[in-house]
Amino acid sequence: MLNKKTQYAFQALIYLVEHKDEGPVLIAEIAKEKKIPLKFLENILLELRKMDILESKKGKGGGYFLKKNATRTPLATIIRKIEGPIAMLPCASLYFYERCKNCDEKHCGLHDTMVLVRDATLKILERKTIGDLVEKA
Amino acid sequence: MLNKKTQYAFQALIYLVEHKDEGPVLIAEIAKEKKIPLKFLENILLELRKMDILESKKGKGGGYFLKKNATRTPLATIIRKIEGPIAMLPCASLYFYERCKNCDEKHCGLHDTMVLVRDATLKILERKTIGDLVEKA
DNA sequence: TTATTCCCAATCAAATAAATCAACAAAACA
DNA sequence: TGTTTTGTTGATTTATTTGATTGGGAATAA
Repeated sequence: MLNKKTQYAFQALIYLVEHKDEGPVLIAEIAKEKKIPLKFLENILLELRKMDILESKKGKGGGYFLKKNATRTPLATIIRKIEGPIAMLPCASLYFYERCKNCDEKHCGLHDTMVLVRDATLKILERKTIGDLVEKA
Repeated sequence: MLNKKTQYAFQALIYLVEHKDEGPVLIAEIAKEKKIPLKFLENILLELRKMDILESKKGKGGGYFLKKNATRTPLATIIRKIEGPIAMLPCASLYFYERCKNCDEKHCGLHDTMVLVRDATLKILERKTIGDLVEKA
């Protein structure tokens, strides 16, 4: 399961996509609407800004807003940055790979299966973007 | 990612499948071969016995062994019992479903995507069995 | 210069995961 | 019988991760 931080990140991103033509949005507004603890959300938005998904503006009239083209960011990218590996096992991860202690990957059925799962998952998460999350509305 | 407990459970099951025609296997033997903390492994094997995957025999010549037909158990079943939900969000889980606080599933693109991921994952994990994990060897 | 807003490091608390301990119960076998 | 082997059980401990808070600081606009 995705942890709360990642879930909050998606909720915040959805909110920002929905309001992307209305200028900067206050952290407090997102926190209130999406029922996310304010200070926790600050950290999350900051991380998203550092990964070039969001931009921010300080002072009156400030807030957070999506960077240009940010709506095209795949969900997989968000998950990897906020949560970590997408695969179910370290030995099946592309971006966080770690070798198994006790099994030879070449002959490990579990490894092969988990690679299948990873690929099936990525096929979806690499294609769907944060923009897609609201397009149906 | 799957937690250690689940990973150990799979390692132990693989070992038991590989030795399934040799009578009961000692916990200590599995622990040593697979480098799993002995007492931790005890708990895991016990859980697997309670979910009718394994049988045990006490006393000399005792140990753990697979129940009849246990090799046909899907990986998904093991994960759900040892680890919990397979889906990435509670609102996308079949066996551990929970409603979202702040989004209407009917109009939530994230929900829809996570259901797709879940289905793609289950398509593999419901079909692959613990027997399949060693058949290639 | 003051109110507003984001920035950020440090840290706390709770939950969960991982591992260990100690005492017990059942079976095998001499 | 009784001693050894092995699994059973629950409590406890320890470590790690997660979730959230604290308390300021810095930039911006009016």
